[in-house]
Amino acid sequence: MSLAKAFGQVLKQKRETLQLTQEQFAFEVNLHRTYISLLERGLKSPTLDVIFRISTALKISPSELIREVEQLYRSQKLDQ
Amino acid sequence: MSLAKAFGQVLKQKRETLQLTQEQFAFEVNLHRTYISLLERGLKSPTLDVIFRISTALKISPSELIREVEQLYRSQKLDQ
DNA sequence: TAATCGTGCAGACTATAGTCTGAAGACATT
DNA sequence: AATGTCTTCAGACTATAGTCTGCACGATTA
Repeated sequence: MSLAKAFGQVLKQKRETLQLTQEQFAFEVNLHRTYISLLERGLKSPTLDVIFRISTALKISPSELIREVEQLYRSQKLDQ
Repeated sequence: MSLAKAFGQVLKQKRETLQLTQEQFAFEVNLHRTYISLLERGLKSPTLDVIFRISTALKISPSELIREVEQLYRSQKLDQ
């Protein structure tokens, strides 16, 4: 599992918990609808400011978001 | 102060603590020397995987690195 | 004086982040 | 079967991340 995929999984899970569609979420973070889809599928790697904007919309701190990505990435690296 | 500048400040401070030149550090993270310079001056915004590689070389976790950026960014936003 | 070291900086370049449109699939509901 | 909602996907595009060369500059140090 790549870093981008781990990020995408965390993003998708948290967005769904907030009951937002990709389109609603994209609007909140001021990013394009299809780009959120690309992120969630691990096809793109976000930049620093995108990470910060996304964490705001997810109502967690950027470091907390990264922390979850980090954990998932490490755990998934083990089993493959 | 932009997010990139906050990131740059943290990076520079931590690199210097480790007594590494930009060139040595660039070699470790497999990035170009001049790009490290751009990052430290806040002229570029790193992507997710670059953040992870840099944090490894700084011997801290990615979330800890982001946490420090986050704190500096917030504190600097107040005074201007 | 000059020679080395670390960094800044400019410019041209390649790779990839992020936008935008539109179509099509999956799935509910009517 | 048709309509609406959410998502994936393709392609073409613009903006910016990241490379590379080479030179300028200040601070050592010989």
